[in-house]
Amino acid sequence: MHWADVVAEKLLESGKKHVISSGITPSGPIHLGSMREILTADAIVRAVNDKGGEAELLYVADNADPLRKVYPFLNEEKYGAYVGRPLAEIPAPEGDRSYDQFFLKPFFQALEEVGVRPKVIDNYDYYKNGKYNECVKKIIESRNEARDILEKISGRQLPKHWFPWTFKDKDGKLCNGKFIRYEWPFVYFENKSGDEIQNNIEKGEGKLPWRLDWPSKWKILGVTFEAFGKDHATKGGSFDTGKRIVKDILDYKEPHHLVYEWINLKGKGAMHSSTGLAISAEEMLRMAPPEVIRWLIMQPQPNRHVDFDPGLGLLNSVDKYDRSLQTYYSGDLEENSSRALELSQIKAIPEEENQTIPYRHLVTLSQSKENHEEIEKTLVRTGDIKKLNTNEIKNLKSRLNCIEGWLDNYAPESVKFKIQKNVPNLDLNSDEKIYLENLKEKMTLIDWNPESIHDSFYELQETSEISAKEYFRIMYLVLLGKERGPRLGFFLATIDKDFVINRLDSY
RNA sequence: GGGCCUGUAGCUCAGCUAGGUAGAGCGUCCGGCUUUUAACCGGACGGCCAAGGGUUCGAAUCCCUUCAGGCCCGCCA
Repeated sequence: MHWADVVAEKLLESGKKHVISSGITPSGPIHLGSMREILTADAIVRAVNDKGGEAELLYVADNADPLRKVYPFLNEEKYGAYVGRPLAEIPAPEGDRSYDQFFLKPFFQALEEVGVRPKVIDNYDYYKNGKYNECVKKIIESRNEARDILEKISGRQLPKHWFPWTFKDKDGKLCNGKFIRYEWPFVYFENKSGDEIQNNIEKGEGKLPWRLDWPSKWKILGVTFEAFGKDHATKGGSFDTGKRIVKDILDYKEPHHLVYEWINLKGKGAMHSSTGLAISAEEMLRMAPPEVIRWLIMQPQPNRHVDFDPGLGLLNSVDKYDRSLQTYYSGDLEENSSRALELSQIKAIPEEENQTIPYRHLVTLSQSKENHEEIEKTLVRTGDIKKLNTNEIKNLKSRLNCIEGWLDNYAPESVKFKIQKNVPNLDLNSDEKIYLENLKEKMTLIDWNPESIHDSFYELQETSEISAKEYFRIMYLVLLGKERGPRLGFFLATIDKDFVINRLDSY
């Protein structure tokens, strides 16, 4: 059984309605690794609903969290002063929005494209509007017990003047001050310079520290399931303390959970937006079809790490996805893979199989043709496809967009080429000029389709004692200005015959 | 120091939740095909399932121990 269904069945044993939560601190570009969390959650929402349950997906934007430091992608001068301020109160690197929205907006846009529409929880607003009141009160009332749980389970010592609230200093920065006294909704603390500061808890001046904030969210939002990264899952970590806090102090049942592994960039290690070693969700969508992105997450077990290779590996992933889809329609795909494919669809899986155009062909065509229509026409002419229906056209276009993005940013040089509009300047010897002459004659005579073109090269080889390889090489040089290129029969058939003959004739 | 995950064919991995004769893709080799951005078709080779022990009629699968690798936590989230 697919992992999402295993979880869904377990959830349904304890009730029909479920709140599946996911979230992130929007401190930088939100990357593919973070996307694993919400896609994992989304898969479980779908699985619960498929089995007759009612699951809702939440996405908590932890924008009350402070900016921890000036990240490498930020301007030191501008952001130095904002370190410590809540993300929701800081200006964005560009434009009028706030910092958190600057990173969240494109991420939500990306989520929509991969078919995920969570209910978004603005954590900053939650604090401002007093949604945490009840939980904060309870925790403050039982602060000795809370302290005990945190110290015992996490094994770390809390300061003598600990109070379960991250204070907000008069300069707007979150800080750990010395607790003085408390009288709901006010708490008083002494800051570093020795001033006494008042925070109004009801108005979100300050926030709960993470280890208390998380379990409070479970209760406030009614969370029954959450998938989280292994950083939270360690013994004595925030989940361990959270489940005790929520049970003993907040009187709520700990949510079911699942721990997922990181996504690594092939050969480079785990993604971190803070170091810049990451591919953001938006970037990802500009180079890979959304269903393939989902599939990269749905196919493996959540506890396996994923090595993502944005180079040639991406082409392989798309090919693999396409191939499994074809196997799916022929009914030969095993259960888990079939389910993974269903969960990878943006909408429902189409009942009728669409024509798949080999992705590598499209990589070639997108570099040799001007626009989508020409590409489609060419594919029909070469017999690779029949006329496309509306759905297929849409599909073709979105895939071509991905390919263009990929070629611009991630494709290795070996797959890139450009048809030379002007005749490349080549230093040819007399033998080579003869090859060209022979080639031209041959090309003039044949039908312009992949097989005849291909065949003609081997006929030339037989009659002229020159290797076919040499003919290939010279053809690529003349057309592309480089020694290698796409499979020649197919490639030539996609471009204009007269153009090719003229080119050969100009040497 | 503590914890989690992983270890199955040369490589990448599935199979483990629910025990019932070891699987796929790629690579290699052979055959076919007028051989190419890492083409296609057919076939073969290939594994003490990391090691040891236990439970069982029966273990890759469950339990214990060990070894190896990766990562997380012990600041913050």
